[in-house]
Amino acid sequence: MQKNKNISTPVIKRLPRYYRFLGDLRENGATRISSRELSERMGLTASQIRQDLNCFGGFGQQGYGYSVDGLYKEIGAILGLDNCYNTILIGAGNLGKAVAVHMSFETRGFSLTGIFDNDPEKIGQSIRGIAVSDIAGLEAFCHDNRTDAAILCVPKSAAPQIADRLYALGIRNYWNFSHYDLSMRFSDIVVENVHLNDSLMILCYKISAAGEMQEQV
Amino acid sequence: MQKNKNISTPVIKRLPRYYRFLGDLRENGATRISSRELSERMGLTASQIRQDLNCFGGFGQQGYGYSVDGLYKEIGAILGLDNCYNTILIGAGNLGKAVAVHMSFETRGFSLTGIFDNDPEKIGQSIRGIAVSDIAGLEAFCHDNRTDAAILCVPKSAAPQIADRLYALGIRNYWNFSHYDLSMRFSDIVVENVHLNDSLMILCYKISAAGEMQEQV
DNA sequence: TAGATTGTTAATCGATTAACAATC
DNA sequence: TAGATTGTTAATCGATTAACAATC
Repeated sequence: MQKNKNISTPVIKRLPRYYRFLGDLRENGATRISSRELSERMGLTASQIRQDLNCFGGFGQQGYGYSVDGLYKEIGAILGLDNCYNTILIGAGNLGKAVAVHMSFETRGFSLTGIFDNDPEKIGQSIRGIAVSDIAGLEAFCHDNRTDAAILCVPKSAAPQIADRLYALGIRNYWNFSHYDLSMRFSDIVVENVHLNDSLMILCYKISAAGEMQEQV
Repeated sequence: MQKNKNISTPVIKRLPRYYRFLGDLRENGATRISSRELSERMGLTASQIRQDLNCFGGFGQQGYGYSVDGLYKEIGAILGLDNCYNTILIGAGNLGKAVAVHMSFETRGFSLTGIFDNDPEKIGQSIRGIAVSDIAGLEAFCHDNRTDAAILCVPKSAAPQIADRLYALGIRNYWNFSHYDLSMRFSDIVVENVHLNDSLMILCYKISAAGEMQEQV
């Protein structure tokens, strides 16, 4: 189903949003939708939606539009949500705990298989039914359990050394919450960053900029 | 300092990363840096860095480069980090708690002034020295305390009604963690989204796509 | 069949990169 | 002064939008 053109990042970033809107439509019992109607709901152009979808295949039907359920499933398949990548979480602080408890890994192509920390207070605690392990046991765990990806919820200072250990274990896929640029350290890895500090600063910029606009009016 | 051209979003999104790298350089005692050297560290082109910075002003000096400290402060000012936007957090679940405890609001232009939830278990709890208030008291609180922004850490189902209440109170700036598109509901608001589900799905896509690439080799 | 809507090509717009004169 | 590096203009590249023939 996935053609092997290189899909551009703007397109990829829009896929989860399509998936969300189609999921909502589906829940509300909609069976068909045209690119024009979807574009109005999502605040995009119909043209862009059709262009995006046609990167992966012709899912629509002339004169009819798209099947909501069909398209929902197609996009799920494109995203690879039917996978089950074994994933460990490093860092069981507030953020790590929230991510572990909050996320629905199973419906997003992942399975949380281990949680690690170096704080004796946290080791042994149970989060989402998983006991927090001593980070010292990381290597042993990964040798015994296939591990496809790691979630980094450690402080910036700890990130480089932890990343080195994970990389040495052959882990190449990262969901990175630490304020550290993994991609600058390793070139052959897959990283998705969630930089909350950066996001908050962008909000600050937007608010400030919007304020200046108003002053001018 | 801020010229009033409309700055494009790609540029804005790079600003926090510049800020982070310059902060690191500063801590390591660097005093000057050229666009070329910074470009190598950050994995960008020198041209792009100079273009980006020149949206806001000529901060460099021919033949010399940029003052690390000077540029760091300029970018901080551009981002508006010297502001102190009063901000309330809605939703004191795992994610809300993590955000409240984890973020350094003060150095990012914000001040956390209130936390609200509707769960009796959570009301009264103290997070970051702030007592969680009953969401029923939201209106009273906002009338007594100037509130510039809100952080939404509520489930998708609760998002629309909470957003309506906040909007009615005149709040126009949102840091939105809920899986709901505020910008489709209100047109005159400032929103910065952190959609963790979307981010995880993008990681899933990237891993799957990288896997397919390898198969072809 | 006529109307609707897709898939796809062409046109436009915007962002990135390259080049170089200005100047520290 | 000579060398280095900026600020800025021009060229290229990529993404979005518009248009329309194909077709359900």
